[in-house]
Amino acid sequence: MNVNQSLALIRQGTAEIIGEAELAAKLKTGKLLKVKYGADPSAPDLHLGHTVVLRKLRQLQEMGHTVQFLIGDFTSLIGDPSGRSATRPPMTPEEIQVNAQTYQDQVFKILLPEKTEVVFNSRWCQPMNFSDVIRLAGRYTVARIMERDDFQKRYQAGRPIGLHELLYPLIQGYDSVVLRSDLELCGTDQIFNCLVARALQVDDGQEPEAIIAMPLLEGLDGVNKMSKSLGNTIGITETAQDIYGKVMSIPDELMMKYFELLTDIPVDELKKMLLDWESGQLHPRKLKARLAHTLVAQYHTLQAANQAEQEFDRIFTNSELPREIPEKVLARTILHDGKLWIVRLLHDTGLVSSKSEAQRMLRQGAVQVNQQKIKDAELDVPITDGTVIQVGKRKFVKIKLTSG
RNA sequence: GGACAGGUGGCCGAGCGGUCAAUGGCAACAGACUGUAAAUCUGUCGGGCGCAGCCCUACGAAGGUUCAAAUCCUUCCCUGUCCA
Repeated sequence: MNVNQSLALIRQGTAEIIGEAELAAKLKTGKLLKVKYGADPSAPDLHLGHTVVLRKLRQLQEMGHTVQFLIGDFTSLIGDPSGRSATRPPMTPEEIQVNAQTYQDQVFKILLPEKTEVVFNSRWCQPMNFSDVIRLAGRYTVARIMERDDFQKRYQAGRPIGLHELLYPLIQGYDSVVLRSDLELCGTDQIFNCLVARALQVDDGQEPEAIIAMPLLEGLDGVNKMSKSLGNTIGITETAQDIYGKVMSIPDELMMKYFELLTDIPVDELKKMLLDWESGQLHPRKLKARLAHTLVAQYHTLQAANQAEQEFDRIFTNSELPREIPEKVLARTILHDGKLWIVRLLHDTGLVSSKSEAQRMLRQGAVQVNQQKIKDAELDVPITDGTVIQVGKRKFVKIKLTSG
C-alpha cells in the first residue's frame, strides 16, 4: 500500500484531520507512528461510542503503527474538587487499578495487544510539584483556554467553571509532550485538548502531533452523543439480547451512520442499501435487523446473533414468551388457598418498585399472568409452580414455589 | 471587601402566603397503532395504605412569623454578575 492509499483509508469515516500534510510527510518517510489515545478510567465500560475511535486505532495498528493507550488515572485520582459533579468523585488507586484492568480487557476485543502500549499519566503527573505546574500553566493563555466551546458556553450562561478545569486540557496536552506522540485520535468533542497538545509540543521543540477526530456517535435517544452519564449507551459487554434490542430501538435515521462507523461492511454496499431503502425496495426494519445482527455477531458470536434475532422476533413480533424467563422464588406460605393478591404479587416479585406502581401498571393494562391480561387491582390470582408474570413488554418472571 | 441576582422533583424550568405533591418541557414507564425496544398518538410519572379516598416526606440548611409558608423574616451554606 502506498502513502496515498493509506491516507485514503485513514481518512475514511473521520470527521476532521488536523495536520494532514505533516502526517503525510511522516508516513512518506516510512516511519511507524506513535498514536496516542486517552481513556478515562472512571467509567470503564466500553460502549459503541468508544468503538468508533477504537476501530480507527485498530486500522492504524494493522498498518503497523503503535497505539499509546493512555489511561488518565491522574485526574481521577484528584477527582473534581468542586464537588459539584457527582460523577467525578476522587477514586482510590485500587479502584483505578480495577477499572484500568477492566478497560484493558475490553479494549483488546478491538485493539491488537502486541501493538498497544498501555501508559498511566500519573507516572509523570504525580511527581510534578507546584512550581512545575505553574511553569506549565505559563505556557498557555487564559484567552486561548477560554476558546473552548464548552467553557465559553458555560461562562456565558453564568455557570460555574472550576479553576482546575482550565488546567485539564493542559494536563492532557502535556501527556503528548511526554509521550512524543505523532498522532492523536479523539472524538470531535476533544479536538480542543489535542490542539493544546500541539501547541505544547511545539513549545517543547517537538513536531506537533497530527489529530484525527472521529464523529461522535449519537446514542439511543438519537440526539445526544452516546455517553454513560446520559444513559443512552449500548455497551459491548452487554448480553446479545440487549445489544440486539437496543440497536433495534435506535431511530431509523441513525441506521446508516451506525453501519458506517461501527461495521466493516464496504462503503459500496452501504450505498446500495441506502438506495434500496429510499426506493422502498428494502424495508427499514430488515435493514435495522441486519445492523443489530451484525453488531451482536461482532461482540459475541454469529450463533448468539442468530439466537438474539429469533428471540426478538418471538417476543416483539409474535408477542410470545421469551425462551428463558428468570425465576423468582416465593414461599408457599404467603399464599391463601393457592392465591395471592395481584398487587402484592407484582411487588414481591420485584417487577415493580412500589405497590403504587403496581396499581398504576394494572390500570394501564400492562400486567399479564400466564398470557392473560389483568386489570382488576382487587384480584387474587392462583399461583402454581411455573406461573409466568409479565409487566410491560420486557419484564417477565416465572414463579417457583418453595414449601418453606 | 461592596452592590446585585439566584438555589424548586432524575434534568431543565414556572410558581412568590392558602385552591401546591407543586404548570410546562426533556428523560423514564405503560397503552394503542405499526415495521422494531423506530416514528406518531394517548396516559402515568415522591412514598405508604386492599388506593375514586386517606396518611407521611419534600421546594439549599437551620430557626422564626402566621390559623396557614416553596412563597414573608433571621442566620448559615452554595452559585453567578458587576465593582474593588
